[in-house]
Amino acid sequence: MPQCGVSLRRAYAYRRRIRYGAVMAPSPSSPEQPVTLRERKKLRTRRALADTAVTLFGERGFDGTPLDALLEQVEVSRRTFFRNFRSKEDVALTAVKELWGTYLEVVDATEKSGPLADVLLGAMLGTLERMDEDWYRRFPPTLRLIAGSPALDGHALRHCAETQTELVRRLGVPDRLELRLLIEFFVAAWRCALDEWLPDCPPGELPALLRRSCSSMASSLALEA
Amino acid sequence: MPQCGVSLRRAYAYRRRIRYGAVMAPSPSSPEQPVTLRERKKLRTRRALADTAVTLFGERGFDGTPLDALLEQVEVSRRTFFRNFRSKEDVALTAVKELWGTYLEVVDATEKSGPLADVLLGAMLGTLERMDEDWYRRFPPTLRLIAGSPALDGHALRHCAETQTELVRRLGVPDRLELRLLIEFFVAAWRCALDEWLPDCPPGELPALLRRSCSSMASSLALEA
DNA sequence: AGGCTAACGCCACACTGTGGCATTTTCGTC
DNA sequence: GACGAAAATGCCACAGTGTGGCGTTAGCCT
Repeated sequence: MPQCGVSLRRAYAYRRRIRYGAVMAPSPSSPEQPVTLRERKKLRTRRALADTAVTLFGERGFDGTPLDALLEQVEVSRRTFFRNFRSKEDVALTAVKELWGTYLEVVDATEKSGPLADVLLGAMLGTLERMDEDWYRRFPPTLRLIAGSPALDGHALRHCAETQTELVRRLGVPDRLELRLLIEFFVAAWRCALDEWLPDCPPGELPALLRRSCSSMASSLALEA
Repeated sequence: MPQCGVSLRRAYAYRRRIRYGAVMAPSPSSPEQPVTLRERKKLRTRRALADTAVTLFGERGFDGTPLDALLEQVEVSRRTFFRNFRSKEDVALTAVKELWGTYLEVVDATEKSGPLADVLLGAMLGTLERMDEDWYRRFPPTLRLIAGSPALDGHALRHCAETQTELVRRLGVPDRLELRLLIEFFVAAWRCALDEWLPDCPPGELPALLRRSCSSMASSLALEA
């Protein structure tokens, strides 16, 4: 609950991250099952950290919970934690990163034809269908964490921006400007849908909200004062 | 046992957290000239810090420059610095914050009539005219700093999001969803224009780039794969 | 069984940001 | 011009995050 201004503290190491875009662990959505005991163990602690983080931060607040509290509960050393996650924000945003990772995969596997706006929307709807029950349990608390901590919000926005850049790269189209504008617009619609979904997060209603948000895009341009 | 002191400190910080988005010093664009010597002195060190920060971070990189280097060069103690700025990122983003602060003022002073998209664009063009020469000298290096540091980018995105929220509040309109979509779209167009301006930042060409970006908004929605 | 190697834990350190308190500087007033 | 009040500053100590070094453990492979 104490949502202090401590949030600005975590900026330090985040600043120094040169290899920012590097992936530190195998993408959770890639279906490669860990075969060896070592890999299974590592994945288990990874999940335990991400899972405990959401609940623990949800109880005591992101800024008000020292990282040591999480480490103590999961019984992992600090060194091990930072081999699995890049920062305190990183572990808290696991669900968000999984979403966008899956979205990129779905976009790649989508047949690109017709209006690009429909392609982007369809891919997100497909992504929402692919996420499992466990993810839907972790995602709403994560959104509340983001809403309550400016530091987390900044990280989430930054990750979103990276995903957008990657989208532009993969959808490569002659007119870069219009493509980028379209993607920015779609992501904005996604965020608007999330905001309306956020208070109660009624399960199953997110696709409808997203559709409504996207269908308002055109008319918003003609909005009069 | 040390928990006692910690909780006290957190409680205090919690009170101060409320003015997270608040400006810590008199807005530089508000024409209130400081009359007393005390105010003039404070403003002078503020400007010195922001100015030196841009050049120093530009030379050695934002992540690679310890805050102490800046403090030593300006000959200010750490305590004084943090009374003027909330964080290392804050001082680096001074030019950006000045821009959006002025933008909000211009929007308030604008006659709202006709398409809101035109109002938003016109206000930004007016803002660009109002910024002085000193600002145009500091803004491009700031953009390069942002492009080179994910941490700065995250903070800039977050600040931008706050400004958008404030815009929605001030332009209060029955249909919040469409208004927010429009604002998100306009800011996206602004960012696109900045990206095209960024490499060389030819002076005076930014308004034209912004116009072009905005005029592409409608056609981007109809983009085909 | 035993070597190999990835993962781990522990320790020390750099850096950012905050509170407490004494000191200096400026303001308003006599 | 002097003086008390208020504000700004400097100095000190500390919490918290993230990193590198290095010895130790535990799973893997033959």
